[in-house]
Amino acid sequence: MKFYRSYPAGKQVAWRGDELSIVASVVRGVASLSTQMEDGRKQMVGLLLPSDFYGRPGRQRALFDMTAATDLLLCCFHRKPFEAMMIATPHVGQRLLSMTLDELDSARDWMVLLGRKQARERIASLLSLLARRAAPHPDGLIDLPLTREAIADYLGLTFETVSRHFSHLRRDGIIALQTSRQFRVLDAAALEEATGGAFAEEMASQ
Amino acid sequence: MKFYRSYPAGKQVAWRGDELSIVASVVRGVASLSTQMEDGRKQMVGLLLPSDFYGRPGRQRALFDMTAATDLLLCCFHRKPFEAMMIATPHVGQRLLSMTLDELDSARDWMVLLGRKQARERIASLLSLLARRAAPHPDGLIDLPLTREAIADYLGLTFETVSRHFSHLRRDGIIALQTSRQFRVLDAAALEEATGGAFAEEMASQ
DNA sequence: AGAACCAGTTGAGTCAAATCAATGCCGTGA
DNA sequence: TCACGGCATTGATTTGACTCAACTGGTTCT
Repeated sequence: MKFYRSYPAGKQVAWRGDELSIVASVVRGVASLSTQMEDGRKQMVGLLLPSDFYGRPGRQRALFDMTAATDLLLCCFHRKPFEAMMIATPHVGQRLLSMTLDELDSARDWMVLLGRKQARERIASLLSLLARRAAPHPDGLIDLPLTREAIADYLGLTFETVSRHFSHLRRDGIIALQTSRQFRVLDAAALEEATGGAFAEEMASQ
Repeated sequence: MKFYRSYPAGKQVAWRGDELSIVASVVRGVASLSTQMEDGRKQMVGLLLPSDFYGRPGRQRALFDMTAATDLLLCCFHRKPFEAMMIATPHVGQRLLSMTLDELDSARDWMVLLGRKQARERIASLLSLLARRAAPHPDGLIDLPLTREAIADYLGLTFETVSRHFSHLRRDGIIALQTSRQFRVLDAAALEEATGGAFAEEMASQ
């Protein structure tokens, strides 16, 4: 019933319009959900980190593309038996509802970022999010699981703007870049300040 | 168990951080979910039209402000008995999961609008959405349940930009404005064209 | 070693939307 | 009736992000 699938970085996992025959949860690595407009403009609408769930019980088709941002390991279930299990075990359905509500709140937080925040605030928000969610190395080094272009697609910017603001935050002494894909937070308070305000989501736990 | 509450246009229904003692569905009118940053920047994250549901079974606190955009009638339930009913009647929980998944897809569609669409495309997308969802008068007149400022907060723009693009769309012969709060679609194909691309959500039904 | 390629950085110029400002148009209440 | 406040429109100017372009450093392939 349960099985594993792995994908190399960059590999597309599912296409918009695909039949959704499986549901899955991320074991290792990072995946993105995104969509592309006819003229090529691209927007990422979700980032799936380890423990995040992917799937739409009760839905026929995927509405977004799913891509492995890094090497990716998924724990998969066939949709039909999973749905059967949801009906047999109400607790599973409740857990899924709770996770979906969390995702909805995250999506709404992201709407604030996309609708109202400046480029610098968007970058700082993403770094702050990763600093909280990603497993940091013991030395405080944090992996950036996305290219500049993928970050731009997530933040609704261009990759040049992303690159520029990384440089600004570095010059301001707020972060240090080990390589272009690893950073360290030098001044957590200043980073928080630079986000332009916490996510509403963070209130949920309080 | 079930009871009704009404609010005049402009009245705030719930505050961010409030205890969520009820869940509700919209009977008549329009409500908005929004959030405000410390410095006053505001972003609407959801529009609740008749039949839409508001609430977070299993959650203590509201994460967003809810405001009556027009005169509003809600059908309310106390949260605790509602949650009990959800457990007793699995079908209710499944229905709620399905609605939440739909909301999540809408939120993601909106992320594309906020992250990648031009002002004109955003306006056209909203008008197209309202034309589809709002009950039109027999003569094709459609109510705009929001002020220019509320529209701006929904679309991540300023009210001046919203006003300008309304004028442009009118001059282009795509819409007609009866009053500033009622419009008619003169050229549906051109309006669709001006949206810059359909919502992914629309694929769900196909 | 060299060519080709990809991701990233940085600079110069442009443009769409924000900001600042003036004005018009009701509906309401003194 | 007139003053006031809220909503909306339109114009002038500024600005933050985009576009276009050059260049760097690292990796892979030949």
